[in-house]
Amino acid sequence: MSRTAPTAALTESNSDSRKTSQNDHIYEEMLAAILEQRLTPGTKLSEDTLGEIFGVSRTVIRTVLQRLAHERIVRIQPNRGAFVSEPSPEEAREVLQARRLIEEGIIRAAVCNQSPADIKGLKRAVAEERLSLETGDHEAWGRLSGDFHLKLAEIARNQTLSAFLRELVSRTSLIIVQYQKGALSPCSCDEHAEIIKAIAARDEDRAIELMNAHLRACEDQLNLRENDTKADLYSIFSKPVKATGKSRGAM
Amino acid sequence: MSRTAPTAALTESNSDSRKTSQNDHIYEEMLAAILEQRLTPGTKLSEDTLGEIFGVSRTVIRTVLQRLAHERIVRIQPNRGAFVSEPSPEEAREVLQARRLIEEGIIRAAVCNQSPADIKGLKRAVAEERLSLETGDHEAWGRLSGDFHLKLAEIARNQTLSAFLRELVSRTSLIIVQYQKGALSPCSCDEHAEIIKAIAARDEDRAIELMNAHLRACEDQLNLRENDTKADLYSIFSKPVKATGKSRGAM
DNA sequence: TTTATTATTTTTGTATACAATAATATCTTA
DNA sequence: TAAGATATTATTGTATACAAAAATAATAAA
Repeated sequence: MSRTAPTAALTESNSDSRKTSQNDHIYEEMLAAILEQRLTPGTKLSEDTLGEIFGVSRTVIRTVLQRLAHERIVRIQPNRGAFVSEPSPEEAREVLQARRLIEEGIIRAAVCNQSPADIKGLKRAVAEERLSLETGDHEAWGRLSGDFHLKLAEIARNQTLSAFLRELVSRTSLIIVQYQKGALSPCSCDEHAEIIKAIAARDEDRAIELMNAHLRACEDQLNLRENDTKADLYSIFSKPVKATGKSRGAM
Repeated sequence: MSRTAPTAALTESNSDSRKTSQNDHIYEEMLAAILEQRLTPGTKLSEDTLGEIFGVSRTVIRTVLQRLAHERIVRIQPNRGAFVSEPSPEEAREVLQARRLIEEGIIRAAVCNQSPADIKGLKRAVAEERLSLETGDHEAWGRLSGDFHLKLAEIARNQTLSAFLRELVSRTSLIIVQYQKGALSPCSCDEHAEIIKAIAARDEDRAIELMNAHLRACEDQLNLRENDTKADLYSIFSKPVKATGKSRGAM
């Protein structure tokens, strides 16, 4: 297949055919698929198949997979291929701990740098979020819920921190897919709204506290016991352990 | 060139020829070259040339360059190629701000998680650092100075944060190459030693304060005025600006 | 039937070929 | 000579070919 005549992608309209952003386009497409849970943890990402789907050779698919792997959304096993990441409970705790730290820093900066337009933007984001929840657009909600945090990061005017948070938010999505206990609690919008209020009021301490509570609430909704399949089988069929045995691991 | 008969690399002994880590090996080699200032900011990284040097095809060089690009050590310009990054003053401030935030979090965790062995390890790291300074091994010092921070991160037992800091430390090296004003101040060892003491004493607040001072001192040794060549030419040949004019940019 | 071994197929890793773009050199014209 | 236009060369982007490894299927032995 020549560079000038790309076959049409099977899944995608591909409105603007700038070839510079061909990588980017496939990357966005795959990331969206993962974040919207159309691709679930553990799914094999065959290079050939993806190449056919997007109408490109394995070369460019490989580039995209490596990028996703660097962001820990995808795990590449040597000579075995790429798979949608299955974050361990340990990793889940790490990601949420990192988010608490980084989002605290972001709030500090955002409280200083905020403009009225910024606050308006945040409120708009929460309104969208609330709408998606009312209309029952579940996939959109997952995305928009993260977008609020990314918008907040933009206000902090530190692209380096924004990039880190972007990765963490994506990984959080995967974590939620894997470990969410019950249904999603829709109170998230209200918590976001409260955080905006505190920032607008320049109440740094309160904003930080609200954010921390928000993220801890998220973690509390997860079932992060060490339930590796293997370990489970062993524990199930071996002599019973003490009721208090299962260590929750130090955070 | 077949997979079974890799031509010997021109620069490298390549003692263990596990092919799994061929990428990794080239990556490490290039990273070291950049951090030890054998490759300076702006240097063009030609795929062909690197391929010849390491005795591999452009395919694997490309993979390595993309990895370095993701870590912001290398910048890839579409259709132009890869170059060693030239971080802007803005980016330099961002990186150091991010480091202050993340290393504060790391210290908090390290103060909790520390074992006597950890403290011993840190002290050993500083001793090595001091030795390299005394023997005048400048390149080693640059590396070891960063290693202290990475060892500290390990004690925090959060690989996600460690990975972020690893990237930031690498980028800091590039920043120092570009913007260091005078000679390097060798007091860094002493500052590291003080930080260890505070951590061992479980004095979280003092450890954090020392780390912040340490990182701010680093930033203060940089000349981060907006001296883009272009902007400079304009300002040099246009009517003189007020003496106080040059904004230092808000942190 | 089950297990172990071998053969086949599939899939990844790497090199290479070719196309497209950028960089450089050559030629033309004022 | 200088400036612009054109041709040439070099370099990156992508597809493809082939080798190595892994996964799967088929066969043989217990």
